[in-house]
Amino acid sequence: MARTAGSHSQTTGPRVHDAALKLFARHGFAAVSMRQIAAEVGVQAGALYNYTPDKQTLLLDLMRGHMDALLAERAQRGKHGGPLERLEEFTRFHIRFHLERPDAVFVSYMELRNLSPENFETIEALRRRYEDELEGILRDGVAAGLFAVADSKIATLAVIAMLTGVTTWYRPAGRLSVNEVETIYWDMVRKAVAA
Amino acid sequence: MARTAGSHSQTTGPRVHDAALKLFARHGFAAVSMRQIAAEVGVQAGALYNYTPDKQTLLLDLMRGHMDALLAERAQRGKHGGPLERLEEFTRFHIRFHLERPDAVFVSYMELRNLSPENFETIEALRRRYEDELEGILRDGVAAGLFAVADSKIATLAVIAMLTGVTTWYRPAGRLSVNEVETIYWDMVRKAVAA
DNA sequence: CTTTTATCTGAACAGGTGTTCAGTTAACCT
DNA sequence: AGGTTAACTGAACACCTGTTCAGATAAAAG
Repeated sequence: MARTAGSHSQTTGPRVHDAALKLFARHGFAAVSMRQIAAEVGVQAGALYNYTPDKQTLLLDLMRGHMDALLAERAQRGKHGGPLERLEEFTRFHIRFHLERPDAVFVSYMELRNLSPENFETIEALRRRYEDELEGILRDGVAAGLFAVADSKIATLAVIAMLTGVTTWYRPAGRLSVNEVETIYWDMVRKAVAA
Repeated sequence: MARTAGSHSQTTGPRVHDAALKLFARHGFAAVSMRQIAAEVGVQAGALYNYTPDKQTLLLDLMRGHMDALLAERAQRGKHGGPLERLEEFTRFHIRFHLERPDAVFVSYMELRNLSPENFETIEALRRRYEDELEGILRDGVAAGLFAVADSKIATLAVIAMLTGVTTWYRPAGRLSVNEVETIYWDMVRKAVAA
């Protein structure tokens, strides 16, 4: 056998990414073999190398895709309004965005150590750009006398850690809607940085 | 060759745990081989099986050791005082304890998925006991009219996520002492749950 | 309908995996 | 000093690892 019926790069490519994301999130990058990914796609292991030069790059592509999507969606929002409005917008956006892609979040936060130093820097730079957006909001709020934080960088990291934490416990079938979760967290964020 | 000069169970046992903890934290459970652990200890792979029945149990023991230490140290503290004092005590304890053992924290939070379902339940039960301590404090504070949180369980998870986040950025050689970090976070926690 | 091209198979490569165990040696006990 | 035991080696087991590639086949192009 060789080329299979209905095979097509435009469908197999995304399927490889989807399968890898799902399996990396469940079992971890190192614990997943190329043969497992291939089986999930319904293909032999060798075929994967039409879509990625190696396993490392597959991981990098998944992470970069996640960070690019994060920054792209963020760029279309929350540019107007005062610090308080922008902080609420950031809070709700962060929660919603992360709850919509739990697998990508899991992989992006857990598999950083499996990136080569060079690839790690690439991803870290994107993450810093995102953090800088929140820090800018906090700084503006402090300057306007609305917020009081001892250290804007630490406050940024603290808020992001708190918000990202929702992904560890939230289940769609649970008792709270995403909107309710957003509201509860926004209440805590607002108070935590309030003057 | 066989038994090596100076070999002793009481020294090798802890060394196996230390080496495994260090390597699991750096590279991840699945990415570390028994031979790498053995090499770190200065021993052949087979010798490790005098100290653990298998790799899985080695991971479980590391995690359980971490959680036991957490609960044991916690049990000797913060039983007296009002909700505000107990919350401050919890906040400072959590940060200090976690910053003192970054490897154990890393492993305990990242490798949960590598535990068998049964072992996972064991660790989760210990984690819930710890979370319940914080939730108790928050509930007491709400009852006393000192705190205002929409949902005590979510507030608990949010606070713990925020506090544990310090381990991702704190470096001993950095510009802040542990005590300064504690104070900055305590300020945010206090305000976040304040009435 | 024929030719070209994209896609995938199946086997192979060199090396690594967790785990077991007979045999060897150092440390301890009397 | 001699016997016993705890600690470790080194080899072996069956199997899995990422990656490569010649060959086969379906889809696309002419």
